[in-house]
Amino acid sequence: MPGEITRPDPMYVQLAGRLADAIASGEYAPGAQLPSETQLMERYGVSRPTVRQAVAELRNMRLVESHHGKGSFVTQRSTPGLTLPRTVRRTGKRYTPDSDLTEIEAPAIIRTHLTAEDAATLEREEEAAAFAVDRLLTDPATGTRAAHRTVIPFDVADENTLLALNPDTDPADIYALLTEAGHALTWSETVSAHIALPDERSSLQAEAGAPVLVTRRVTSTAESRPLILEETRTSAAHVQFRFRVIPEKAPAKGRN
Amino acid sequence: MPGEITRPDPMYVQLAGRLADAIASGEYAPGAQLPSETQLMERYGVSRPTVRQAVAELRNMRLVESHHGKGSFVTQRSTPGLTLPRTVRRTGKRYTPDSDLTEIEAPAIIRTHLTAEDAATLEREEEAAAFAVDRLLTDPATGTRAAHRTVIPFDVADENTLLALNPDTDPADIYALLTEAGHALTWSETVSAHIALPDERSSLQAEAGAPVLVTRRVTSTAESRPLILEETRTSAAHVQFRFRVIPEKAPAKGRN
DNA sequence: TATCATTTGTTCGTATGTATC
DNA sequence: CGATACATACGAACAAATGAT
Repeated sequence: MPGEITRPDPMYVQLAGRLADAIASGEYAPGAQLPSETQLMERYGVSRPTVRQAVAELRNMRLVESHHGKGSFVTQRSTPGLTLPRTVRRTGKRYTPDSDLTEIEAPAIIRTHLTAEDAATLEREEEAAAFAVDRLLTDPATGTRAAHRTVIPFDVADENTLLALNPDTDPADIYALLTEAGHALTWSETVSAHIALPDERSSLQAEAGAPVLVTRRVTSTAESRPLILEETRTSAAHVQFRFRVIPEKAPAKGRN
Repeated sequence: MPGEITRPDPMYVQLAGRLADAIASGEYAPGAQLPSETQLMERYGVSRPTVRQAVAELRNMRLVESHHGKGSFVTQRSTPGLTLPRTVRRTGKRYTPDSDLTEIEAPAIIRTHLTAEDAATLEREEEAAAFAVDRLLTDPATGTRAAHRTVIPFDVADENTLLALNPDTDPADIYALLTEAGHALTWSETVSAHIALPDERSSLQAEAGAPVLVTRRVTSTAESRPLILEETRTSAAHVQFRFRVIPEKAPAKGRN
């Protein structure tokens, strides 16, 4: 089969590709300065806007950083500085998350209605009433920020007077409350990522176009009834999540 | 304290912010068409390049999609269509991953040396020799792609003749080999995200500027000796990962 | 200290190509 | 075919940060 006929990439994409290759091959080592825009114009015979668009692509891929008045420099990609454990420890009847973040400001309690997505994961009616508790967290050592939201459907709060009175209870204490109420708890978590929105840029101190990592942890009863949802979002440039993978016995049918 | 003096945002950032707010507030509903570039020029009294730069910001945040000859439309954000379980099931002495992806092409076996990052997670010498096995996977139902790499240090392969002869053994079968060799296996996994690089754009069919999700699973012995590393990367636009969180007894000292 | 050359950032104008309807 | 819309590319000017003179 002859190769399909396709439109050639625009010049700024071609230039970005060449420079990306040069960076990947080590021709421009991490920390090295890229040729100036003027030099790139002359070397490749294109205009300044074209060069700038190409370099903008590299910036977006986080391959280079540009500094006003100085130049563009190859970034040294490294493992995220902070690893947030998503594991849970049991001591007696108490379950405590392993992550160790401190609150930056007092938790904000909001009475809301479930979004379509939250309703689906909590297996509730869409628009069902719920508490949402927002926390802004930080890692003292690195200054990294994380936004945490706890979603508590009203029907769950109704079953726990203490929870209804203090929805801003610490998650570890909520686990304790639910356990004391006779629930055997299980946890499931999904991880997704997206580009930072304007509000996340400010709260998470993320740069434009930077990826944001999101985990959604559902606490359920042993009978698979979802109770509460916790959502943690943080800048993927600085943080990664860690899980333990523990094999479960296979009924070979389960589709949880 | 009087407000700090800061430089005003450039016009294209201001315009992007206004449009983002309008989208967030529902003024432009999902699926709705944005005013054309000409209309935005007139309405806000800026030039075409400025309008284009603002809309490019919105595109980068995945708030709008632009279609040649038609216009720019507000995207309807939705949950990733595919949830990849990262859980493992045990049947007898056999451990099988729950994810169900099919190979697109034959696995590629490469003899390489560990990168700094891989060496750190595998607790080996940097540049230590290893097999790397690359697979291109797909979900038949959705056509979503994923790239999988298995990294097997030579010292591990040396202890398992079958593994040395067939590094491209399926991960589930590698687990079986290692178990038969007397190892009690444990798994740990980290999740990170970054913007798609040019090569990922093509292999994962990701768009420019789109986030890529990466999980790195380390299989270790019960004595915490890392044996192999599996890395799975996929476009975060289409996929999320799922884990079970299973509490472990707390020696209150562990720092694994 | 002040000035200047270099470099990136912002904004405009303009022309042409091409997909859609 | 023409009108509209976005995509690509060029040129030009000025602003602002930086570092050296």
